[in-house]
Amino acid sequence: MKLEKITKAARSEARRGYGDACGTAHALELIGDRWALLVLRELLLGPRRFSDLRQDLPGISANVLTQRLVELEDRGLVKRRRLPPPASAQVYEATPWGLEAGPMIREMGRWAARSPNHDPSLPLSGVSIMLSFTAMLDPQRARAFTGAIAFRFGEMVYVARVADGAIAIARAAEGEADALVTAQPTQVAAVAYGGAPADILTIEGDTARAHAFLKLFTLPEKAG
Amino acid sequence: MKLEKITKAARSEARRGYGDACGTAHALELIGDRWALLVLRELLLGPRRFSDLRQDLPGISANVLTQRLVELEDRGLVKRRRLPPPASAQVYEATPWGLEAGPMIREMGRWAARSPNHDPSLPLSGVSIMLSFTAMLDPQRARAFTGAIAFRFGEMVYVARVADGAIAIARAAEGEADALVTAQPTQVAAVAYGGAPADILTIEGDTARAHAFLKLFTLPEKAG
DNA sequence: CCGTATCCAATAAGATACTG
DNA sequence: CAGTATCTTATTGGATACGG
Repeated sequence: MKLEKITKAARSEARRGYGDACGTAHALELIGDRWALLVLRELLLGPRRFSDLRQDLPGISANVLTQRLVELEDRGLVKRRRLPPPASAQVYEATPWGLEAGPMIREMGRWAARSPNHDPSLPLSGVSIMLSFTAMLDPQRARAFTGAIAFRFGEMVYVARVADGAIAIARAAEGEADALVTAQPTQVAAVAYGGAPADILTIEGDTARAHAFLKLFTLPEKAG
Repeated sequence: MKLEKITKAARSEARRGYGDACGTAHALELIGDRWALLVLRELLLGPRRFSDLRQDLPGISANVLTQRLVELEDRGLVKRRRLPPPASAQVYEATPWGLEAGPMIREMGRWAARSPNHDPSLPLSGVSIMLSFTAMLDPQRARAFTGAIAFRFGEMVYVARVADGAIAIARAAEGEADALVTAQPTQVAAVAYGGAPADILTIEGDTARAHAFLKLFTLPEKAG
């Protein structure tokens, strides 16, 4: 009975790994499980609660999310933290090394956006659209823009700051930006990438600057 | 009966995809299946035959390799080509878009190399070690080096050319380089990354230059 | 509300043997 | 050599029920 378990575990280990010293293969062992990388993506802009994650990863089931969080914690990519009272809630946050997956995740998104089969009409999380800004910024146009635009998605507010042709995204309190956009992430994507008119968004503050910001991005050409 | 099939297919579709417009999620749909990205990696330096791939992906089974190649072809990342007679062999090659996955693959490798659990003593393919050179080049030291070093792994020969602080890898015929290193990929890794003495390698030609080349690389610091 | 644990049906992966 | 076919095992996701 015990032997059986050991055998099974050993075989399972063998199956999970690739037996390949290549760093890319090891990356797949770290974040190659289904959903794992998307969970990490959701943590790139700051800690989230279990139910936030569940909501922003459409279709993940509670048990799989639990399992992925445990595995990511074991691998040193995520840390579980209990907020001090009275919040008394538990959050998951990326470790410093977990945060360093950002460039890789961005590179993956940029590459896949060229896919002929990419469907941009699917739902999108707030983190996703904010990260996509860093991947799709047109450096030419960005150099002619300076400002900070806030986006509110439900309770979460993010600020995108553009200066000197570069963009930085952070979670933030309201009011630190030139304008505040309140909308669904998909609507923001429709405007920034799909050519939809910006007036489908609710914008407070410097509306003109927000409109200009939303023109700084371009999707790469389709491949094939 | 028909309805049942449709339902099954639909559910299968739903399971395969993430229902997420994020480019990263789409990347996982393209290359997130087990082995898929490693198959593509093996094609980054030129076309390979089925049995080459099987040999360099230790542990992949024939049916899974077949399936991955079909899927990668369906997705536009790989093309199957029949060599003209008298070779009369079939090869798989990456499409232009497939080749563009190179930076992403390199970024993944560089990130994962910081893992405390990365085991560099595992076997390594020729393509992997050559690609690792592009990921781990120390730009400082590279600026002080110019030259082309060839590596022979079995029948396959690759050349790494360093000039102006940059490195380029290509498959090549012998004799186009300053030196030729003949070894197992793992031995080359032991020298370049593990501090092993270079005299465990068979080197013909400009030995001093080959030794200098093998000192141009550094693994990133471990995380955690 | 925030998770965790368990059970079940469906798939995907792996091992092996086999064919053109 | 280049794959198929078949069988077994592992993983996945969904439902449900349960504890803090």
